[in-house]
Amino acid sequence: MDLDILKEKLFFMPDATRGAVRYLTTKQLKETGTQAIVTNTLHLLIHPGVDVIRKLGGIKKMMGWDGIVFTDSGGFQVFSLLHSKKWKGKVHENGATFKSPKEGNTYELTPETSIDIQMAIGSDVLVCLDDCRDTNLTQKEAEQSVDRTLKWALRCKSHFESEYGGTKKTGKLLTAVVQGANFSKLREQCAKELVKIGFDGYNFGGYVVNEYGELVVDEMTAVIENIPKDTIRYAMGVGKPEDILRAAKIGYNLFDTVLVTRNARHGTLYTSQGVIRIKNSEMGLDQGAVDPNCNCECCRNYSRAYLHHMLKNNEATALTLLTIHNLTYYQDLIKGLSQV
RNA sequence: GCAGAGGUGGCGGAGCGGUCAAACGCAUCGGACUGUAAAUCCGACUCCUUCGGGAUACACUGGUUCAAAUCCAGUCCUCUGCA
Repeated sequence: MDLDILKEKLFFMPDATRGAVRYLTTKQLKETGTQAIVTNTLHLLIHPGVDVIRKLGGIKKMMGWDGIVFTDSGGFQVFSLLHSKKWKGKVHENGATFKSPKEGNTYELTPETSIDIQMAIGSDVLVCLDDCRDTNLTQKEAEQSVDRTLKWALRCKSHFESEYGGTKKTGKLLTAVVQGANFSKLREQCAKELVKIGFDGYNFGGYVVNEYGELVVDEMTAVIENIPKDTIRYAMGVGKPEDILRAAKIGYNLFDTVLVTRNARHGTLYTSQGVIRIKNSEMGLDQGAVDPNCNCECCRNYSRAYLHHMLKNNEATALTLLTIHNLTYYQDLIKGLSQV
């Protein structure tokens, strides 16, 4: 597989956190035009676990997926689960130690184990473990986060090379996450330091929207100006269609967000005529397609009224069809951008 | 016909003298969601309001009380037993 296209073209990657894009079969996923997906190191570590994944031949074999697989390092999950106090655990110099609330098992995620897990999953593009934190950090906290992220990135790269032979031997790519919260200067410094270490891609991490829901364009610009053009430029968690357009305009080429699939499940749909909410009463008798300009399985065959009825009555088929639509919309959006 | 139980907001169902415009669930109507613990979460849900409040409300009619969805009497319904 030629992974170098990830450095050139635009891609939208749906999140298949636990090795499945919710409610889609791999065939349906493919039919949306999806070429790459993002799976999650931390979630797969807990279920089904590294040993099982290894025995089953990796996530691609499990899914029957022949496209590209990214593995997110687990840095964001450590943040969102530990820092929101939903899980017990701690982030320390060596990584994160935490307990899953269901089984109570203790796990340790270090730069090295994160790489090991991502290798076991059978990822094509690995992400270095990063110290992800909240947006509203003090300068000092942001500096600590950058400092730790840089140290961990270096450890990830060393481990990837010494243990597995790096890109040369594995054919896999390694990317690093740029932190620095909402301090553009820190973002810039972090990007520069990571470039010195040298990666196949640089991912804009942390929170990508501010408290008003606006894309943090200044910080994103500070980063993109300091990383090479011929690398992966991944805007993690971006975003709404308009945010993807904005991020693409300033130079990012890879995107992922849960909004596509989650909003589909919650009834918020993206269309060429703007956002619609399929559960709203006005959809009850609307016999038109979700998006008349869309050619997905959902829009070709079913009316808004029918989908409205199914979603309101908890018919899971609606979740599948609406996910197909939203994801197709995003892939078409990316296709349109690529042709500009 | 006799004996028991009961009638509460769109529905189910709490409350059994004051803090009740009435818990909770469902339905309904909005909204949110940005490296997914999310088929989730939040809000509204009698009418009017200058958002401080105000006016009607717990089958119906009357009564007791400073005060009634809550107590009493009658009326009308419903359900369960027995004839």
